[in-house]
Amino acid sequence: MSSAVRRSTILEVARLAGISKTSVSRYFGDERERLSPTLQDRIAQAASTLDYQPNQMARGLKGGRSKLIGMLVADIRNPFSVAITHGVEQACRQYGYSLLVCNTDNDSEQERQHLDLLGAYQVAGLVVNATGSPEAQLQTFISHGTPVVLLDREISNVDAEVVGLDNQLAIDSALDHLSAQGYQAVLYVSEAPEQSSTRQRRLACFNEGAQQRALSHATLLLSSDTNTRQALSHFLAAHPQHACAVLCGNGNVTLTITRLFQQLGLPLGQFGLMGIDELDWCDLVPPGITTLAQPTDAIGKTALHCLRHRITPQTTPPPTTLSFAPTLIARGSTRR
Amino acid sequence: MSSAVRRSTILEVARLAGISKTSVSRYFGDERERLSPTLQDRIAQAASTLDYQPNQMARGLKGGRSKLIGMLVADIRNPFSVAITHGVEQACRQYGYSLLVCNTDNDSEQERQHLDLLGAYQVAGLVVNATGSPEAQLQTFISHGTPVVLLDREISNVDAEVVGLDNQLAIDSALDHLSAQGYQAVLYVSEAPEQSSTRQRRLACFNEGAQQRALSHATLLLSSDTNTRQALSHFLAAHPQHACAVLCGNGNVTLTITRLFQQLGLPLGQFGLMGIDELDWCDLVPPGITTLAQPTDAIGKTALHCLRHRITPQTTPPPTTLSFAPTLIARGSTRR
DNA sequence: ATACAAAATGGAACCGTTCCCATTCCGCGA
DNA sequence: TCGCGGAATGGGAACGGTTCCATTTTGTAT
Repeated sequence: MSSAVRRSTILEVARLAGISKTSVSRYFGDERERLSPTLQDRIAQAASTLDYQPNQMARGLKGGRSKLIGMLVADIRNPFSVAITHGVEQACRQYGYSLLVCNTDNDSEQERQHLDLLGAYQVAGLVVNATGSPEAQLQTFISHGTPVVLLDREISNVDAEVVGLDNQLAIDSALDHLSAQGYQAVLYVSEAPEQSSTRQRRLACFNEGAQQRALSHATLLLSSDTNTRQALSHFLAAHPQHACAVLCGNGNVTLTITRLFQQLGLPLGQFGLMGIDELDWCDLVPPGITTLAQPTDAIGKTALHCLRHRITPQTTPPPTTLSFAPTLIARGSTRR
Repeated sequence: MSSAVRRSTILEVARLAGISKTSVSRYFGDERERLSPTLQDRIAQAASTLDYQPNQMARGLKGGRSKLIGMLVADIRNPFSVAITHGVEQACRQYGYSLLVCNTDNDSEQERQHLDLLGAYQVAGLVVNATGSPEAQLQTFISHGTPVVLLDREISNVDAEVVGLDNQLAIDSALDHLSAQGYQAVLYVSEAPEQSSTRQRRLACFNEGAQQRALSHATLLLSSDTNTRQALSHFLAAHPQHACAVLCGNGNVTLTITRLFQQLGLPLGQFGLMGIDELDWCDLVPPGITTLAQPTDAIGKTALHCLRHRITPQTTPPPTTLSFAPTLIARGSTRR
C-alpha cells in the first residue's frame, strides 16, 4: 500500500526558494509583475522542483469563491443538452473555470439537492437548465452574489438572463417552410409543457402562427406511445383533402414521431415531418428529416459570457444576443 | 447592485445554539449519535434558522480531500461517453460525491491541463477515459493517494483498474452472428487505433477471429470520406462471389459507414452492416442496423465502485466484474 | 455518599491560501 | 551625506471547517 505522498505547499516552495510565502502567493496569483526578475526565477525554479500547484480548496476558502461554474442539466442524455454543455465547458476552460455538471434527470428533488451542493462549493456562477421551479434556491444564490443564467427554460421571479433559441422565430420559420412546401394541415407535437416555459411558448406561437397562416392545425402532447399513435392517425384521417405535416417540438419528439411514421408506414415527404433540434441521424432516415438546428455552441458560450459579465462587470461587455436564430436544414421529409 | 449577503458559518450556528462549534461540526459530520438529543435539536433548529450548510471548500482543505470525483472524457459528444457519464454521475450522487466532468475533445494538451486542475481540487478519485497517455500525471495522482480507474481505454504503467467492454467477447459475438447469417467476407472499420488500447484490441481480435472462422476479411481505418468510400467499394468489388458485411468498431464509425452505404446505394442486409455501440437511431434506418449494445450504466457504476473500494477498502467489497458482455440487438442490416 | 468509567461537550491548533500591513531596500535630489 | 518616496519583500491574521485532547457531566457499582 503506497502511503500517500503529500502534495507540496506554498510554504515548502517558499522555504526552498528561501523567501516568504507571500511572494510565492503573488507569483501564482496575478501579481507576478510586482516581483523582481530574480525572485520570479527563484520561485519558478523551486515550484517546478517540487511540482507545486496552488491548492484550489484553500484558495476558494480564503477568497470566498471558487473557480468552479456549476451547471444544472435537466437531461444529460439529450444530445441538445450535451451540445450546449460542450459549449459551456469550452468557454469555461478558456477563462480558467472548471465545470461541475449536475444532471437532474428531470427530477426536481435531485435538482434541489444538486443546488445545495453547488452552493456548498461556492461556485462562481450557475448555468441552469431547470427541471422544476427552484425559484427560492436560485434567489438565494443571487442574493449571495452568485450570478445565475437560465438556459432555454425561463423561471419567473428570478433575476437572471435567459439564453436560448428565439422560439417565436423558430416556429415562424417552421410554419413558413411547411406552408411554402404546400402543407395545409399541421400537427404540432410537444412533450409535457407544464415544467418548461420553452415548450409553452412554442405551443402558443404555433397556435397563433398556424391561425395567421390559415393552416388547419392541432397540437398533441406526447404521452404513451399507443395514445400518440392513435392521435396521429386521427389527425391525418381528419384532413383527407389536405397535405398534412407534423412539426416536432424538440429532438425527443422527433425521435418518437419518426418511429411512429415507420410503424404506421407513412411515407416521409408525402406526409411532412419536421423537427426542432438537429440530430446526427436526421440525414440518414430516407429521404432525410428537415430540422431547425440550434446554434448550441453559441448558446453555451453566451451563457458563460453572461456569468462573466456579472462576476466582473468592468472588464467584460454585456452579451448582445440572448435569443438565437435557428438554421433551417431542409431535407426530403418536407418535400412532397 | 445587491451587495452579497454572506453565507452563515458554523460559528454563527454554534453561537445561536449557545454551544461550541465542535458540536455543530459533529452534527454535520457523521457523528450525530455522539450528541445528546437535546443538543441535536438545538443545532437542527439553529441551522435551519440560519439556513446553514457546511462549506465544502473548508472541509476539503482541512481533510486534504474533497467530495469531488473528477472525470476525464475524451469526447463528450459521443453518445456512448454520455451514457457512461450518466452512470457515473448517478453513482456519485448516491454516495454523496459530485462529479467534475472534463471534456478533452481528444486533445492531450487539454487533458494535461484538466488533470492539473483536478489535482488542485483534491478530487477524491478520478475516472479517466484517456485521450493520450498521461501516465506520469496519473501516477502522480496515485502516489498522492488518489485512486484512478480507467474507462474503456487502458494505459500501460498505471496502477488502476480498467473498466469496459469485453472486447474479445464482443468481436466474437459479432463474427459469430455475421457468419451465422451467411456473410463470408467481413470488413472491419475502425478509427485511428494509435491512441486507444480498445481500438487496437478490437482490431487484433477481429483479425484473429475472422481467420479462425475462415472468413475473407480486411480492415480499414477511417480517414477522409473519399478514401473510405473508395476502400469500401474496393472491398466489396474484391469479393464478388461472397456475401459481404461491414463491422463498425464504434458508434462514430457506424454513423460514417451508414452514410456511405446510402451514398453508394448499397442495400442494407444484402450487404451486411453491424456496429459496436447502440444508438438512438439504429432502428430508424430501414431495415434497422444490428448492434452490440454496451451496458453503459453498469460500466459507469462499476467505475465509481472501484474508486470507492480504493478510497475505503474496509467498507466496500471489490467489484467483481470489470469486463462487461455486450448485448446483441439483431436487426435487418444483417438479414440477407 | 464515594469513586470511577463512560458519555457529552468544549478549546484550540491546524489545513493552504490570500491580503492587509509593516518593514527593508534602493536611487536620487537637496 | 542625509532624507525621502516608491518598489520589493515579509509577517501574521484571517477564511470555515475538523480533530486531538482536555474538561465537564452523567450514570453506576460499591
